[in-house]
Amino acid sequence: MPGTRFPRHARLLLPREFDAVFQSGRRERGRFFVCVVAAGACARARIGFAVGKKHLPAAHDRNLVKRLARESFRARRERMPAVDLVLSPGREVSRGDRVLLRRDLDALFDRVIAGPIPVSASVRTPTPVGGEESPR
RNA sequence: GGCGUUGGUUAAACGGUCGCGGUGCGGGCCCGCAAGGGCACUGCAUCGAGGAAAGUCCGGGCUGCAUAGAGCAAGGUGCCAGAUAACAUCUGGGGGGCGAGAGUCCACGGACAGUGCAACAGAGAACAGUCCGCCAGCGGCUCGUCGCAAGGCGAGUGCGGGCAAGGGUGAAACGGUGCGGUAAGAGCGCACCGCGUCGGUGGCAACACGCGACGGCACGGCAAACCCCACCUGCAGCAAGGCUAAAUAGGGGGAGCAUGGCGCGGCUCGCGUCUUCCCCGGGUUGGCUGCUUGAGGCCGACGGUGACGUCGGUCCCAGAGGAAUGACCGUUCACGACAAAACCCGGCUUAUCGACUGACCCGGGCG
Repeated sequence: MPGTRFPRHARLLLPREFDAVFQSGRRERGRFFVCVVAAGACARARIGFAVGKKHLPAAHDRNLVKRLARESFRARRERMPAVDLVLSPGREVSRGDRVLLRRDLDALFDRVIAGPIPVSASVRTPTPVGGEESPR
C-alpha cells in the first residue's frame, strides 16, 4: 500500500488546534473511542490524540492505544475528506484487547469517511487557522 | 533423585512490505547581493526502550543561589575492617537466631549520666515479694490424756515465728544440675556449668580462648520511649540553568517634524500632549540550548579471599518533546510475563510467562 504515509503535518500538535476542533466539531462514538470531527484547516485529513491518564493509567497502554489509532488512521487517510479529528479513549477502553480496539477504530474512521463533510459552519475558526500553513 | 541452597545470562526467532524518530551523505523548496541559514519536503545508508525503563526510598554528578570559622537546632547513620565519587549499597570478618546441611535472617553503639515504660494475669514487675505451700524448736489459744500438783505428752488452730525448695501467674520472677547440709530450707558449703572483674594469649579490629587469678554471684528487660555518645548533612532542582527571533499592548532615554496641531494663556516664553525614527529595559506565547562520551560497554593481562583496582586493546550503543519501536503477510516454537526512557550515573525495593547455565548441600546406587 504505497502512499499511505503519516507525516508530521498530518498531526494536530498545538493546544489551539485541539480547541478549534472541540469547539466546532461533531462527535462520532464507538464502543471504546470518541472522535470529534471538524472541518479541516488543511487540504488533507489531520488527527490529534487526547489520551489521558484517566482511563489508561499505565504508560504502555497509552502507547498501545495511540499506535493502534495511528495505524488505523494512516491506512485510510487517503480516502478521508479534509477534516480535522481528535480521538479520545472512553471509559470502556481498558476492557478491550488489541483486536477489538482496532476493529472499533476502523469502524469509527470508516464512518468519518462515509459521513457528511462538515461545513465550516461559522466563519470564525477555519479562516484564521487556515493561514498558519506557512512553515515556522 | 530432591517442592534442596545460592549466583549469572536471556526476555520468542527469521524473512518481506508499509509507516515513525535521530544521525550521516545527497536532492528539492524557501530566505539572503553573498557568506550562510531555514524546512511538521525527499532518496540511500545506519541506529532506535528496560531488567526492572517502574516506585521515587537513599547516594552522587551537573546547574543556580547561599556561604569566614565555630557552635546550636533539625534530620540521618549505628558490631568491625575494607571497597567506592558517595551511600542506608557492596565485599570480607565477628556475634546472635533458624536449619541436618549448603545456607539464611538480624537498626547488632550505650540501660553504673538522667527521666520514663511494662497492658492482662499474678502475692510480687526492680533499693523485690509470699497466694497455695513447707517447717514444728519457740510464744499464745482450744481439746484430749497422764499427774495430788507444778507440769509432761498428743492433737488441733495457723495468731505470732522460720523458709523460699515445690506449685501457680506472666513476654519476663533476682543463676542451672548434683551432692552435702537443715526443723524445713537457702551459694549456706562443695564440684561442674554459667556469670562478673582483673590479667594473659591470638587478631588491624569487632571479638575469641578446654588460659590464669579473684569474686558466691547479679549487674533484669525496653533506647524503631525521651535521651547519651560517635560520625554525616547548606538550600533547591532540567519546569535547574543559559541564549534568543517575532507580533501586539505599553515604560524609560535621545533625535527629528524648516518657525507643525491641540491644551493651560489676552500674547510671548515655557510646560504637557499628539505624530515619525533610533536606542535601552521588562512581562506573555514560542524557538534554540542544556541533551547525551559516560565514575561508559566489551575483551585480555596483572594485583586482591572478595567487593574492586591498575594497565593495554577495542566499540559508539535512544535522545523524543501531546512524546518515536508499530501494522500487515509468511514460516517455526516451549504460543510469549511484568512493563516503556524524559538531565545522567550507583544502589535499594516492588512486578514478572518462561528458557539456559555455574557452584554448593542432602539421600541412594555402582566402582
